[in-house]
Amino acid sequence: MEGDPATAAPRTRIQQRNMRRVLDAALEVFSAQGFRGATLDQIAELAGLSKPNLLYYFPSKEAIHHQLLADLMDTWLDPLRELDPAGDPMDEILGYMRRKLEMSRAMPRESRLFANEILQGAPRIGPALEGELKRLVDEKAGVIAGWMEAGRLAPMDPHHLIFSIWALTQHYADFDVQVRAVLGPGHDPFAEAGGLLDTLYRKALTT
Amino acid sequence: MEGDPATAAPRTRIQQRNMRRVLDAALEVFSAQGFRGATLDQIAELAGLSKPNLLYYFPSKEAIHHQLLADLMDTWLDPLRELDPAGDPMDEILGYMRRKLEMSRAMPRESRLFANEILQGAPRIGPALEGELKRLVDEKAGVIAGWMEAGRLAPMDPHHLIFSIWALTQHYADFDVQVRAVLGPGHDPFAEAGGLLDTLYRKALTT
DNA sequence: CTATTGTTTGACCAAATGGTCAGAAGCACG
DNA sequence: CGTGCTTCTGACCATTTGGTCAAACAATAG
Repeated sequence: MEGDPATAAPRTRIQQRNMRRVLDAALEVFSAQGFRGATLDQIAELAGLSKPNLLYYFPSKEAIHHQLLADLMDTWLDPLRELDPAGDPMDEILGYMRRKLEMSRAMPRESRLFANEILQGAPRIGPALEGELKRLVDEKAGVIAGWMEAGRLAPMDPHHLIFSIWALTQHYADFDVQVRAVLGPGHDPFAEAGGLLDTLYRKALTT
Repeated sequence: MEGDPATAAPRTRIQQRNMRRVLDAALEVFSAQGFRGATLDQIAELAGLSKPNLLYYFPSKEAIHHQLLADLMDTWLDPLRELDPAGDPMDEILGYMRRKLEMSRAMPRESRLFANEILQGAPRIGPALEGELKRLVDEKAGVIAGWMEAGRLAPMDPHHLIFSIWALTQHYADFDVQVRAVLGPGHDPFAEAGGLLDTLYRKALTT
């Protein structure tokens, strides 16, 4: 039976365990060093495998990175998908913002992986941005625009409203070191940010 | 006469011109590829010099990068320095936000260079963050806090207010590709952002 | 037990890359 | 001109790094 893990979905328990380890190690390294900064040796060591063994599970460095980004795109957009056209506008926007902030808090490595990719011009997920991402954002921006036209939210450009939520929430994951350096010890940046963003958007969106 | 450009300030016209070229090329490459992603060959070619010639002007890749960051830190904080304790609170905050956004628009490469550095844990400018940067932010946060206590601005955490301005303005430089991909053609992201941020902060800061 | 399939490794390779160096070419000035 | 300094280059080097491969080592089904 042919069971090349490099080209097929995991079959055995060992495959599943090791591919997981590799992906987790790779996330750690890629998010901290960027694609070119990361080395297979680093990833292999962190995963507890030899380099050739690692390459038994994934055909190339590129493939690992690609897999990570593909997996990420799914969950990354979940908070926005949950925005409910039938809900209360203010609750929906604030809820989205909170979910996004919580995601930054819980998944900073993923946020940085994404940030690295975009910073470098999105060479690997450019198409997904103009496709999947744009479609979803356009759709939800439409919903928000509807709320604004109905006078249920203060009017503003819905696309940029969404961008502002991305910027604010991801900042606390991507620029974590800077935030902590400036605040000094004894702070909980995410908690404090939550409070500020809440009042910020509440006031801004009130008609 | 000893004139090693690698260890001294530029003396001749040629040195000045070539060091400039190198730094400009390096900014281009470092900001687009990150430190490890950039190669001396790329920088040299873009600068119109041979690699050994480039290394005649700078002792190492690290040195070029360091020089860029050092130069940047200066100008990067200018907009905040200009925040005037004697001015009108709302005008000052909005003015700061606009200067910062304009800087993102005019200097996206610098913004990305900085973002890359922070993303990777600020291995090279960490100290400056806890020193120079923290001092300036603490000072200006104090000014803002004073305005709020005097009832001239709606109360909120001044540090996080500043963070929010960083996040929002830099986002348009650092995530430029994503913003443009989602908006599609026929947009001027920075102009549109300017409008939104203006109303956002105006409402949020009004008592 | 054994044959087959799945897993792991040591040794190895080619390309890329940061950096060196001896000397050639350019340039200014007495 | 020729002397001394600056600028530049081709050739070279050591290391790092992504990736290969044949063969050894499990594991497991029959």
